[in-house]
Amino acid sequence: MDTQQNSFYITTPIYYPSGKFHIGTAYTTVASDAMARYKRLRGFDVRFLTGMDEHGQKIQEKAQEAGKDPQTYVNEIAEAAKKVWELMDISYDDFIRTTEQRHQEGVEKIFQLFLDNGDIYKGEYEGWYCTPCESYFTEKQLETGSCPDCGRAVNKVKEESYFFNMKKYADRLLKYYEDHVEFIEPESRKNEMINNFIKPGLEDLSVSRTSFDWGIRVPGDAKHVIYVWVDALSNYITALGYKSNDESLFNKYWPADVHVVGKDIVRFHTIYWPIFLMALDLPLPKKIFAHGFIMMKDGKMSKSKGNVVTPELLVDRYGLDATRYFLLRELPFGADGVFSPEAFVERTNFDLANDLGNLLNRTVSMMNKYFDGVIPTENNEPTEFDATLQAHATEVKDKYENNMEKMQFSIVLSDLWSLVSRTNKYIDETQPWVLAKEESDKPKLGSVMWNLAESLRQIAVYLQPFMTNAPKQIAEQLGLSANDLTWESLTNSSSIATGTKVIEKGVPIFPRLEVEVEVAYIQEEMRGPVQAVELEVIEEEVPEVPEITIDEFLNVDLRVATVTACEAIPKADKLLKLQVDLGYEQRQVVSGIAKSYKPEELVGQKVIVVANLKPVKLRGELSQGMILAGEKDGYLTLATVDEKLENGAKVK
RNA sequence: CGCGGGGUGGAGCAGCACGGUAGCUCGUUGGGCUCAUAACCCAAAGGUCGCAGGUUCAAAUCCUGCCCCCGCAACCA
Repeated sequence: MDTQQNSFYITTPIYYPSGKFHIGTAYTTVASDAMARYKRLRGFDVRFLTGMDEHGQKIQEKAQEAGKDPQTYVNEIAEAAKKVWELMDISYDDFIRTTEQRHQEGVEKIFQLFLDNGDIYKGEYEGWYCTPCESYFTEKQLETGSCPDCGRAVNKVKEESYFFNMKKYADRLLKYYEDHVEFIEPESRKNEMINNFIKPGLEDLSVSRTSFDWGIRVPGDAKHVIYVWVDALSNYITALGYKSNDESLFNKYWPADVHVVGKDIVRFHTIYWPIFLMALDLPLPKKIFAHGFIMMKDGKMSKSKGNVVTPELLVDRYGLDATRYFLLRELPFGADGVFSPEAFVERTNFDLANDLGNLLNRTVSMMNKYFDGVIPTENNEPTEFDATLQAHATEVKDKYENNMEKMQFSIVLSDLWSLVSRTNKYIDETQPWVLAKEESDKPKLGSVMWNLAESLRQIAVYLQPFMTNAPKQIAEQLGLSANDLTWESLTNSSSIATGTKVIEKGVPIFPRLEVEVEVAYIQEEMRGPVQAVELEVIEEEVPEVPEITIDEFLNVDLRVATVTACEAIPKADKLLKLQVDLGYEQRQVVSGIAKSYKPEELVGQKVIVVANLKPVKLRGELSQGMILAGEKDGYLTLATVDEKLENGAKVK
């Protein structure tokens, strides 16, 4: 288990094919990719893992809906995912799928080990079941011994399940947190975990299910399927061949240097996963890095809001580099960030086209104009500005390395761009076009040109983790090769070979965008049907509402009623409690329309009530019916009726 | 009192763990330059740092209370 000194193992979460393949998923993966590329550049032996979590009830159901067997279904999705990663130039070394044999075998062995060590016991999931509500409740949730939802009697039910004894490891886990301050980042996440989950006492985790069978079976008990977390989290070690015939990868790369995760799954990676590893007597990963989410201006991304951005949308039109740059530059890694079409287009224009692209373009042009395209050698007469520029470059290198270790990509890029700006400024300071007029200034001009070329070359080196095309293009236009972009070359002054000749006519590597046109374009695409051609398997959501007979419809007793009183329910921001007059009786109805209506707006309204709906308790309030309303863009509008209809009138 | 994040010039953010010049990008205004993708460079205007108290010689930064926004959870019968 001795980790080779210069190895670096980084993972993304394995993605669940549930249809949420938007830019957020790409974000996690691109960020991990940047880190992996950086470490490779620094000479590390990098292992970069991503993959798919392909088991579970939802998949089984989705496959069924699609009329496919689950394996075929996930195969298609896995292929689609790989295509997207190809599109985004993700340099993963391995792609693990939980339906692969290597994973299944590993998980079985892991589960068996848990059993052997007594960490997993077969128990009974004991709870209370409310048949009408079809819900389970724990002892604690039962306030008065009856269903917290509808207030009716509940039945005690027992269901067989395997449990993992979490409590046993809680203290050790806390101790580990204390001894490894950098285990969870950002740190606020750690406190969240401790306060919310560990301090109140860890519950034993149910790790098997009998209600579906698309999963890995519990060894020796085929009735049970291993439930999500043991299955999914184990991918990080099964992919390395843990407990297989060949553990060489495992020995080389474990423990992981960092698991990159979204903030939604921090809990599983910082509590359950470490505990599983402790139970296996394995070292823990060095870091769990939780990044934030990409939000839209109007909140979370969702189809109904028409603000879904897919990676394809941006890559197809603006190129991969611009897309990757935006994601890593605009959003502080670790906190939530906002995506807006304006920000995307402007960043691309200002940073990429104006600052960087133009810098290359003007440099190449001058090189051709003044030196027939041949980059002068370093040994020339320095100008008074050279030292400042070079000092700045050195400074950037230190900052870059520091912030890269902390995975603060947005800071790294902003520092790097200070070098781009500094270089543009250098041109103004030295005024090459003035130097070009005097033959005696030729040595100075030579120095300026060399510095420009060198500065751009360094920028290309620094860009490599973030962009996959631009560094090559810069090198190419300068007449350099990929070999000239090593990290070591940053401190090697003879980095540009004598006689290197730049391209004759430089082509802008980042075209300038028409702001209004492109903003409109992106907005339009966001609104449109989710593209994700490759992933349409996932996106396919046919609203299949089966036909019903007239008799079935007539089972619903719809009645006209007047709202006589209405008030908000405390601590429930979607619910309103209203009293309605059905003519033949008064009723209380709780309705989830608080986001669309104020209580006072409703009083006096004639509405349609489903009168024979089973009464239910919502947030402690009895609801004896349901108000009809239509939805658009998340806002509800009541179905109202004409004054002529009296309360209690039947609607059909 | 469910959990968490945040309120800083017109916009978006940094600064706050180690109090003392409020920094960056964009926008605005003026200027410079012409090598370049109407790009680049310089300068100026513009901030009671959410509100109210407190600690201190000194607070955006520390303490207390309050207001507002945003996620999660709860919740749409």
